[in-house]
Amino acid sequence: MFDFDLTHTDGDARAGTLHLPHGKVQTPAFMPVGTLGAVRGLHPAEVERTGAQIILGNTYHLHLRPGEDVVQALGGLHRFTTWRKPMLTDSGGFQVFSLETLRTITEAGVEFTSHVDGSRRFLSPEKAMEIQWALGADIAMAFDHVVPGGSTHAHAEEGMERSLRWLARCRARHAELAAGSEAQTFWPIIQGGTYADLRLRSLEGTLAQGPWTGTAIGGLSVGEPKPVMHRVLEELGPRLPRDRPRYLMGVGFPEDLVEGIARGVDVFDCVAATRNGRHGSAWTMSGRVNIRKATNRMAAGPLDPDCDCETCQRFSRAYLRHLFVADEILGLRLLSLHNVRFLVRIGELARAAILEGRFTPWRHEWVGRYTQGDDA
RNA sequence: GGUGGGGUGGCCGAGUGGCUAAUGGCAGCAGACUGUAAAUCUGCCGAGCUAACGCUCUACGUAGGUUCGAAUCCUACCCCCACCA
Repeated sequence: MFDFDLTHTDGDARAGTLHLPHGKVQTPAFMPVGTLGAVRGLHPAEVERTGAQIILGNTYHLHLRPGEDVVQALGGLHRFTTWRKPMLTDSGGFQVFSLETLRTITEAGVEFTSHVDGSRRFLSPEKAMEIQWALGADIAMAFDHVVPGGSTHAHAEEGMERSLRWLARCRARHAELAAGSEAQTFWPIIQGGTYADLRLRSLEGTLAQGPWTGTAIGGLSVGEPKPVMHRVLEELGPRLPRDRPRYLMGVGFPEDLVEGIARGVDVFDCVAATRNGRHGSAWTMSGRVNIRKATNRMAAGPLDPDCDCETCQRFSRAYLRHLFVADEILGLRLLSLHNVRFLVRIGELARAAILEGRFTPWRHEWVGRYTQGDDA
């Protein structure tokens, strides 16, 4: 049920098929983020038509609203949202980082002051697993302690060690909940900030608690320079279980996917596609486009002539600009849709190249074109 | 015709003697965004010169006046709105 078939490799790049209760995921793959049970702004059918094979939801946010009891009563996240394909839920570990000013950490867990109503919400490793079990995604994530990219060795070590201790508790609780069921698997997250020694210790400590059906790399793209992220991936890559999918959490931008795939990553997720889309920024093969710019006022052509998404197939840049300037919701949706497709397609293109043994030339050509121009 | 209110930068709208090139908002211009506290946030936004500090000019309906100093006070005129005839 939770198999991963690594079918092709090309250098460090990999292509495979991940089998999950709600279907399979062909990798490399980008997962659109649907924090609150919806890929923001998009209809599930639209998300499906982008080629997305799996999306994610968030434990902390769905716990606050509508509450896992509601989701469970309504048949679980899949039935509740009507998304039929695989899903993954993040544990709330990222909120330990992003809501830093609204939480306090103890060994027992994290007390959040709800950003919605100020109420106190306690998330422990056990609680995070219980919520995720109730939500019922195909994959649940470990509740971890994410530290900022610029953290000191000591601080990164603290977060990494705590994540390891919490991992054991998560695993134990998930085993109790699942009790032999094949409904949901559970993935650990490697931490350790930007420090090689910590990353390796995190990896060792994680693998020692295995076996696992997948491995995630967390705590990247949280403020550290890109070369540092690449270095960490290179340090971990050869040591990660070869026959298990590797999920680089929270990454990334188009170039990050290509660089990540080149370093052996199989699965990605990132909010930038939808957030940047809502903010008027679109990725294209000729660089970033700020759709609001006056240069698009009369532009009859598509956002990206190279793109096969529904937005680019149908609408002009001028119309998209008009929608943004006029505050029409459709504009936000159409750019989100395009950006999601752009990232999903990178996975598809990379996969095709890997299958044919031409990943490296494809990568160089892609990077060359993408970084060539802005706002072309 | 009478009475009252009002005319401020592309628009709306504060400001009732100096701290005012003039609060805000909108529009405009540019930037940011990576396991979503985000349809959000930041900067610029009269003209000219300057890398910048800054300098010069023009500006609060029009024309005069008072004052060391006026968008703010006075006079006349023009225009707009409301009510009454």
